[in-house]
Amino acid sequence: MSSMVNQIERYLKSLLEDSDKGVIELQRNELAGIFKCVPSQINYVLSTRFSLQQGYAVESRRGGGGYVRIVKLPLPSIEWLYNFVLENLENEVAQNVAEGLIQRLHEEGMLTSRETQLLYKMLHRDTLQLELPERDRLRARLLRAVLLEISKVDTSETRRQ
Amino acid sequence: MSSMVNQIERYLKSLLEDSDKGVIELQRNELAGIFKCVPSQINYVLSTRFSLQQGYAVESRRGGGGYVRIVKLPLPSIEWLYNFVLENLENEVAQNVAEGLIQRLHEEGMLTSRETQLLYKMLHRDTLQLELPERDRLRARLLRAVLLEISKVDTSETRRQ
DNA sequence: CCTTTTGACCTTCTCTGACCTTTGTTTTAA
DNA sequence: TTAAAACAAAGGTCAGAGAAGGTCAAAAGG
Repeated sequence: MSSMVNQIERYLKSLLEDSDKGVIELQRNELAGIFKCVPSQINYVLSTRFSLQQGYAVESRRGGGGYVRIVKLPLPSIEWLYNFVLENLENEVAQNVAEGLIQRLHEEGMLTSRETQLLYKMLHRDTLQLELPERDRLRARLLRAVLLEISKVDTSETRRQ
Repeated sequence: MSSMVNQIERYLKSLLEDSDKGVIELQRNELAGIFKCVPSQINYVLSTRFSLQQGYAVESRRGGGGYVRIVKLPLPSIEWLYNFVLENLENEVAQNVAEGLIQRLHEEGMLTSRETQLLYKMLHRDTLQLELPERDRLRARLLRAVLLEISKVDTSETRRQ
């Protein structure tokens, strides 16, 4: 008998297959009800089977009308993201490193000029204004958020500019 | 299943769309009757979905012949917004306030969809990860950087999307 | 041992009801 | 007659209940 985590994984992946946008939305409690398990089991499935490295982004919202959304990232961008970023990008990113990366992304057509300027300003030490170990850690977190987001969206529009 | 607050929000925004002046007037009790909820639920909708940052002004009058009026405000100048963030918000900007502003800027064509998503993620508490007075101050600084930057660049490209 | 499963406790967002304030209308007492 | 009082008809506030989802450590499997 396949374990529950595998059953739920298969179920969610089949839902993702059927959805043409590669995005599904579900209720954590409802899903737990279907599989007769405790709700936090769903979180276990999500974190072990739908992680970033495995090519998924998970977003959620609490409260009444809450949901869990699973986004299957396009394959090229996840490869790129993984090889290029998650491995190389450390816990701390100095300003010049961030600027280099952003410039590179711009040259690759992953960022518009305006996005590039915006990020330069936002990641500048004068904006962050934290003391030094913490500042570079924050910059790393911000950069990760950026990379994850731009890997989700089709970049063909961006390149056209 | 969309929550009631979302249903009422959609309803009111569609009324605002249909009105050519961007102003609607309603009876709180009547509206509560339509949606079969308690009247104070309407206040919840108004305060979470029609705030000043989101570009709405709400006026009301009590007593017989009372009413609630919702006015969709024109976008103030970026300079004004900048000062709004700088002064009115005491240098601290909560996440929901930031999201309201960004949504507003997007609706007005000042930000692309991708920039909007990017900023949501960057300004999210899970990304900033600081303790609370400092987190909201950082968010204010980031937001000011954004406002300064988008006020510099011609937005005609943006609007075309 | 490593993976899975569970349950207790937490955070966020929404919804409700009791109680309050303001405004307009009607009744009452001097 | 008329000013005060009472009533009625709005809308406002706020604390607490309810409805999601999240975290973490301990127990259970394999």
